[in-house]
Amino acid sequence: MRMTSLLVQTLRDDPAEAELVSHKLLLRAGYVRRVGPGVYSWLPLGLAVLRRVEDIIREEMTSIGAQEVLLPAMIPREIFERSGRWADYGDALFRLKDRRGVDYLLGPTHEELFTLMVKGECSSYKDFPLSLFQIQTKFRDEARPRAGVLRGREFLMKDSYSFDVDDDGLERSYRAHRDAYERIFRRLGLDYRIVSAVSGAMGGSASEEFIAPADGGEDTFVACSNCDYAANAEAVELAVVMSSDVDHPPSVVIDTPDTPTISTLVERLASLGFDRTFSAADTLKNVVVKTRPPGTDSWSLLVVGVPGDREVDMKRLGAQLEPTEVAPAEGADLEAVRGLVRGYIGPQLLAALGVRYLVDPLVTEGSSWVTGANEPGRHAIDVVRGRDFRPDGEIGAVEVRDGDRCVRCGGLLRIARGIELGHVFQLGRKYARAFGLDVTGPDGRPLTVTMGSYGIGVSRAVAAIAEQTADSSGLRWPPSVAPADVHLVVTGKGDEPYERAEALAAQLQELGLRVLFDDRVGPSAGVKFADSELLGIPVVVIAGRGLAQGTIEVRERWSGTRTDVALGEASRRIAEIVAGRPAVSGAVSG
RNA sequence: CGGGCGGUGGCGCAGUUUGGUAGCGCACCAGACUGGGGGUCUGGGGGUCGCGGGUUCAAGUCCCGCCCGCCCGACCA
Repeated sequence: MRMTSLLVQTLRDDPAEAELVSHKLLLRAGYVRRVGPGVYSWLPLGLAVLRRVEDIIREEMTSIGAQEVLLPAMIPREIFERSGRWADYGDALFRLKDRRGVDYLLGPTHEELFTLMVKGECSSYKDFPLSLFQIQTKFRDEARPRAGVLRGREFLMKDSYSFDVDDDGLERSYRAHRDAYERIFRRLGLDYRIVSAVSGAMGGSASEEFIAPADGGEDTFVACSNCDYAANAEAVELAVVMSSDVDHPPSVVIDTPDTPTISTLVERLASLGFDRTFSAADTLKNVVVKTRPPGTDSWSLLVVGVPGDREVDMKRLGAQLEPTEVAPAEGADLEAVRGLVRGYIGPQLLAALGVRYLVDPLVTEGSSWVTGANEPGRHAIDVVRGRDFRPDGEIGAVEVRDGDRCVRCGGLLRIARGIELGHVFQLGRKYARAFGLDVTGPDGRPLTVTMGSYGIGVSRAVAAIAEQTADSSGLRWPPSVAPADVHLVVTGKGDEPYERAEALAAQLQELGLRVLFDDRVGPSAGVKFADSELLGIPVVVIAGRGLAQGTIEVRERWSGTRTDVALGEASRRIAEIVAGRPAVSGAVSG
């Protein structure tokens, strides 16, 4: 590649649209360009990186025996009707009509088509296990695309699906994918965490996310500072402190006028002259939500009890109730149930009112609370779980906080932001049932296949790598994904440096290295150096000033090391550095 | 969907308050100088000022309507 003919234009200023470093740099370095909201073009250098990421993924997928296929992005409505996703997916699904008015969609993922493909091709248990994958453009009409290629409405994804005839097989396929993902992200040079994505209630290892820690990321996860427990914020489980077996005084109802919120209540309690003090953490807040099971139209109320100093995390709640829908209840929903007094709801009456009541595990059996008395302006103190009320069950609903305790070891949990790189998930038989994916078992009877679903955001991975590795002067690609091995820069006047560099470029290519040759005559040395740092190719070779002494300079972008190398052995030495075996003899560092 | 900000050459922005020949920097083209950290000078090309309507002798600027984008939130395998 020669800079004089390469389609690349670096920008000195940050484009106004970009906020994140990866977004700014990918634009400034001329790797990608925005075409519309959440829609990007890849220019030659960007595409080179994208393809290298793809190749690594492809290699590792193939190494676990997965076979590559390519399914259409455009899918007839009927197929998504059968899985229910035409209705369930909502506004995030791109829908279109053909000239006859028949509905189509652009695939957001491909469970349906893979299931159908296997159903069409396989009919015996002997055809399994089977893993298939594709690397293909996906479409999701995100409400708010952001951060460039990190979260587009059109993006490149590797999705794979495993098919097994029994649960052990699924476990093995899942494991193989998980291991392959670890190799992939390591080879991509990414720092990543494996994080539980679904609560323990659904089964331990059924779903895990690979997250690249990054402050600019949009996913929140929690990691223990002491052990290796880590979880997505909505799947986290918290350690609970069991309450001691003390005898609580009997519950008493007191007047607390004008205290519809926790803060007004705490203030009022302080003014009532008790011989003990109450904080928000001593109150039991009962939040009313409504739920709707899938495929039904009617909402029913659910009350969730959490300590008063905590907020309810609707995402976390929703993740655990899935596939049932959850939404905050509105005034009218409350009024529909006689006896529910807004601001003064207590659990004592809920069973009698026929309203389902769940508490966060932090509200332990035997713990004592200040809570609503179900009458306007009145609260009850010393209300004890197990004595004064019995919830219908527990659900982790509380918003996790930095410093909460780890379920596994009791260590401090830390909250961090990250980029979701991939997801491995034991899907089970949902789609196999929906599409009748049955095969003949060893006993001659039909057997329903069980599936796993595994995704990696390929274009997103490019942005994540940029985000994690860039420094203040530009991109800094790991050698495994860099668009070239060597960036050769010529500086100086006259033809000689150019001729020398030309010859060196040829030698390097001879050795199998991919060379980006900055053969531009106009720009000054400073411009070329700045560009080389912006573009981020790992090894920069400078043919210029040193030529008079018969040397060229080799700079390593990652470490910042600068070494002068004799022209005669330049190509050999450069090849060694690229291969990661820099020779020591005769090196002049500076 | 709610809140905030914005739309002026390819990119980054000023000009709108107070209506009067569309400007600056980067990039681009030509020439000269310079030649190891985004260098200097001279000369050039490139703009339906988001769209539609209105007021006015005259609208980037004032009025009305609409569209689009960015950021935060809601939402999101």
